[in-house]
Amino acid sequence: MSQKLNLDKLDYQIIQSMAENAEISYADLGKKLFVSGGTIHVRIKKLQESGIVTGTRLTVDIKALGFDVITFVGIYLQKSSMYEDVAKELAKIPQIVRLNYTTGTYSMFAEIVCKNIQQLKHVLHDKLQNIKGIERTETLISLEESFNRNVQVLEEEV
Amino acid sequence: MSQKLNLDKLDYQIIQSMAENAEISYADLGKKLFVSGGTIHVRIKKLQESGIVTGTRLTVDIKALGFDVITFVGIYLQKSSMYEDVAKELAKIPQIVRLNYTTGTYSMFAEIVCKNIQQLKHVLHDKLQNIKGIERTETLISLEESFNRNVQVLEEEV
DNA sequence: ATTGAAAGAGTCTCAGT
DNA sequence: ACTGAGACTCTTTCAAT
Repeated sequence: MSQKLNLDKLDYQIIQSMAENAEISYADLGKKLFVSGGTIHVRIKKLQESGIVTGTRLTVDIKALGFDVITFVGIYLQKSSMYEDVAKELAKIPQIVRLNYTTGTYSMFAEIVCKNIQQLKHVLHDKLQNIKGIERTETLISLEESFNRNVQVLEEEV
Repeated sequence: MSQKLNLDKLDYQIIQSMAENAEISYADLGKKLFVSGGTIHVRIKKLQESGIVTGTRLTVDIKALGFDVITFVGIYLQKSSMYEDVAKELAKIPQIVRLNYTTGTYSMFAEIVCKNIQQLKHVLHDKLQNIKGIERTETLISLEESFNRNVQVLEEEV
């Protein structure tokens, strides 16, 4: 895994480009970055072997699939030490797509994706509220997603 | 774009599989799902043309790139009507990777990715607090990400 | 480390079913 | 609509620099 690599500008450019759109061929990306396709290949292989690049995914428009309700839920725990157990229970609920253990207002913070408000209500009332250790929750429903993008990895030119 | 398609089980299986890992070949995915590689190809093309599949991305381990601080920030606005203007300003800050307009406790909700606490402090104090329309913010720092996964798209068998 | 070319593997198209 | 095979493109390897 992590081999303590020093990445150069080209590595960062490749990551930035392919993290946004991996459909470009090595030859074309090479043209864009003024190196050969072979070099792109070597760099990507290095990035994969070092664990920086972890895979490739199709991106999906979940609204087009009928998932219209994106929600953020702050969770108050009775005791923070119950975190592991609660996380294990929450992992069983497929509508919860992301869970973080946090400092600040809430103990835990979840993102929930549902088809409609009825389904959300079901997840919040019938599932979340029945988990031992959860004191209460606060729900934020997303009315609009302004943007959702990658970190800008290319700033430093090492 | 959205052509009002009726997707069948195979479509959902393809989405579920490739949204998690797109490195499998059409031939191999076909084997797994008991159809030919050609059929996988036709289905994926249909999903792309209909706008359900929006692209392909390399996934990156941002911690391995030195981004150690993942933060969620709830934003209180002076007036909700200032949403558009504030969003435009927030979009200029590269460390903000996601922004949603929400109902509930906060007016807006952002995810911020930084290299370290100093950088986070800079974003929160020098950037966020100077934006007209933002009343105050509440910060949740992620200590641990329990999971981060896709919606389970394959339930209904149409 | 990068290159360019050859070998291997995958995608894409299409005629047949 | 699915299949299998041929055409085409991309990835991968490697000898040379």
